[in-house]
Amino acid sequence: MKIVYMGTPEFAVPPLQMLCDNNYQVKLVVTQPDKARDRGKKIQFPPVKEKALEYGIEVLQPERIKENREVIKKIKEMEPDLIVVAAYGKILPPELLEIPRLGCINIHASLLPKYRGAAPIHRSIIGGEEITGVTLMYMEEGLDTGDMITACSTTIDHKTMADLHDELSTMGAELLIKTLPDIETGIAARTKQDDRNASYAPMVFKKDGLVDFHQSPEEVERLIRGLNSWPGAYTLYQGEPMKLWQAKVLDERTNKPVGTITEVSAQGIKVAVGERQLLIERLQMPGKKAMQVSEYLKGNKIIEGEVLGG
RNA sequence: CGCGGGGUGGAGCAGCUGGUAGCUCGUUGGGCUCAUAACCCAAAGGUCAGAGGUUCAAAUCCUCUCCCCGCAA
Repeated sequence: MKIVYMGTPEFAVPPLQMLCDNNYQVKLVVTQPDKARDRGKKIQFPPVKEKALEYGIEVLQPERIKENREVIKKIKEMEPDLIVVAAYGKILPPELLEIPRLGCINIHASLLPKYRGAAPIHRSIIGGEEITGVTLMYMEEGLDTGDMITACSTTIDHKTMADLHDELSTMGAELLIKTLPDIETGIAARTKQDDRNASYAPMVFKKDGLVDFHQSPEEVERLIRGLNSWPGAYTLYQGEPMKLWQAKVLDERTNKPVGTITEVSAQGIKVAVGERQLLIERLQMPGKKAMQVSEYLKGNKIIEGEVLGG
């Protein structure tokens, strides 16, 4: 089976690797252009490109894919049986979707129809979901609205965004390999999404990490967990950004103004959140590495009574 | 050449107006105690990221390299 694979970030690496390792013929990998971002100015290859090069697969990195005659023509000429998409990062034009005889399938990191869109993992944690998962689906023009083939779920518990990302990424890869035979023979299921239960998971930006201590401790803790490891939840301590990497909800009430540091110890920093308190256990100050509060305190001071935020 | 912070005993930091290094925690040994993550005493542990240079003398000044991190994208 000839496959064209489209994906960009780390999440899309395991599925690609699994395809290759299971002897599927991945003829072409389409990914986002190299980004010159990062600190200095170093150009970085998207993770999927790295992996593709490792396997010696041809890589295409079009700036735009819509109305890109050249790319579409190229893919068409390859006559792929299937296009597999995982976090590619751009909407695919209809004419591309029509190319493969078996269609285009997408690996999405949520239990559709919930959390359609760019940041399903972040949003499902922040949203307080108890379970999430990956869904394998046929693609259509709408954003993550296509018919579902199969899905696999897992509990969120106290997992961080990073934990879930890795878990779902692997899960997606396995689900893909397991389901491909059925897709090939045409007996794969095709279930319509119930739009009434749909929700949207918009992209996450750095500024989304600013903590609002007026919320409940649970909500703040979820934000911290949902944005770990990117982009990280943060607040301000004495005017400096303080990233919060781990926290625990305490049931202790307080009438101190929201954001007030009520207690500092090796256990962590207690902060008034809502009408209760949150224990910040792991933090990071500018220029420093993330560390447990107990470690941070060995060489730095956190003053009780100071108010976080600003 | 985007802006900036930083690399000092196991960990987090101070020292950086030049004269071979200090604090907190940890570790090890001992003491105290019914007991302890508490307290007291003692000890071990550092080529001060690396390479050059300036100097009588550099962790401290200059140059280059490597690595970590925040911001901005």
